[in-house]
Amino acid sequence: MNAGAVPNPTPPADDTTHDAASGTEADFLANYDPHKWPVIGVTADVVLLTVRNGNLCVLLVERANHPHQGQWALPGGFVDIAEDLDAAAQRELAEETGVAIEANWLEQLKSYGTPGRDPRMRMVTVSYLAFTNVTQEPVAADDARNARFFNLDELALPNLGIHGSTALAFDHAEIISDGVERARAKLEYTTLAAAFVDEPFTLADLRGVYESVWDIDLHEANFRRKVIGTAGFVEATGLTAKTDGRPAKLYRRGEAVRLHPPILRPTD
Amino acid sequence: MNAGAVPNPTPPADDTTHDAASGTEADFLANYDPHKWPVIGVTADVVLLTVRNGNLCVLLVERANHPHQGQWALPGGFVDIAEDLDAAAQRELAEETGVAIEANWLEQLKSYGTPGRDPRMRMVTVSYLAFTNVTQEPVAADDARNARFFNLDELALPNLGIHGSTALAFDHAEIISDGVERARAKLEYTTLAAAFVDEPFTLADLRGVYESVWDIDLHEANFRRKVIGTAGFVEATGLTAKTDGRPAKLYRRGEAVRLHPPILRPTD
DNA sequence: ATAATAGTGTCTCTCAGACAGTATGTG
DNA sequence: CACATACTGTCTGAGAGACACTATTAT
Repeated sequence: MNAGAVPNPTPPADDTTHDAASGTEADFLANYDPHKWPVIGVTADVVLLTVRNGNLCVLLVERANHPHQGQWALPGGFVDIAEDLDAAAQRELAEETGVAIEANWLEQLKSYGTPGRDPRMRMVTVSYLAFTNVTQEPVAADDARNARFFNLDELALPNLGIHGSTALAFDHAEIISDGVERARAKLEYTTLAAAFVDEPFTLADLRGVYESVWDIDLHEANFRRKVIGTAGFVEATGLTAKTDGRPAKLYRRGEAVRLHPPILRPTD
Repeated sequence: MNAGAVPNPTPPADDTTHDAASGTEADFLANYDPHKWPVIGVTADVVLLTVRNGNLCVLLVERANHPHQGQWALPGGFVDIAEDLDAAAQRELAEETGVAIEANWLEQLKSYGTPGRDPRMRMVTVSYLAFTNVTQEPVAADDARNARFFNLDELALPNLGIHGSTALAFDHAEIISDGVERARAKLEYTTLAAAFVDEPFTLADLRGVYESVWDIDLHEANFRRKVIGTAGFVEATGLTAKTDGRPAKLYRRGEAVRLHPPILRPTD
């Protein structure tokens, strides 16, 4: 295995080489050797969620290279030496899928670093979560031989009770599950749902986001009363949308970020 | 600087050395060289919160070594090569402060990796949050020359509007602030507050946790009604505590983890 | 008795859930 | 017209906030 080919000794337990306790800090830093520490790879992965045709979807890439060649995985890759974590996530997403997203639309999800989660070497990934209403089709490049959105029910996500046929590379099923749980929770107390729809949108569109992400039906009249009654959630545009029945008023996103009080998920 | 003393070249943009695209995965892994990637240090830091005498406190260590020698910092240190992130946090906490805590009492907070946040080298820290009712005094050892609990108002935490006199090493003020915000939010929808008090406890004790962490006064009678009415939050013991007035009933922690509905922080 | 803290009862207001009913489009 | 969807009005029950009142100890 790789650990045999490239020795990776455990370092001393504390940080006392190079006179870390005595002498000046400048001297200490001038002689500091980063290579005495274990070599741990740091990557950034992105869970990009969207709603398409009433289904919650996640953007995946088919791996062009070993390991897990040919399996579907989250877009992501190594963090550059002088690059911020958020920037790495944004860059890797763009490189592998062509999907451009503002760095501040990304929120950090969680880091995963269980030994053995990557067969190449000890690897820690900082995962990010993004929400979008992308309508563009992704374009695979780089380490990805293919890129597309998957409905969640196509995937094997045992933590969510979803048993689709597509298995995921590495521990990405766990990461996606955690991302979906985070998204479900955030709908309750933030205006996140509005990030999933194109402007302008109807209240039925917005309700569809909640129903897709939570996988339940909401009461239409109460949802309307709640959204309209929450200052800054949506703003009327004066436009109307053509539907099969009475035309619906169209809205744009408001300024509010948090919902007071929250829209709580119905309990069973 | 250290980057000059130890060259740390940017690796190729994609992972195609050693025939990552062709050949078998076993061949690829046998020849994989972890050292071709940027050397990024990975550490685990712990924000351990507790309530003492009605004050929210955090456990800090005084750094024995460079860099930031003599400044106060979060307990933490390098993750070992074959050690899980949670275990590293638990181990570093015990080594530097003598405070032993179950690994599953730790929850991951966030990772911080802005270039330059540590003067030694590019460093990513995975921070953890712990809540406890520790009464034992910490014992400094290892990289720490001192260890004690600080009331939050002793610290300089500009993100929280707290302007105490003790400045923190690295970006630890930001990490602590994020941890406190997380704790404040978790009191709303989990039974976390009960983790801060010794068993058995009175409802006044429990209310004191909320008031300390949120830094507000709660309405006593309504708090009582809410807690008693939430199945599984607390369980009666039948014991009573001596106070300056009528003796209070004593409770222990219940089985519930989440609060339905939440105890919302009063809005201003 | 008074002081002090624990605990109960109850009124009001807000709001979620439920559902009936009205409005406005299409075929 | 029927039909479909958008939207409004209103009843009800749960629960938060406020506050008065009772209970049990110490001194």
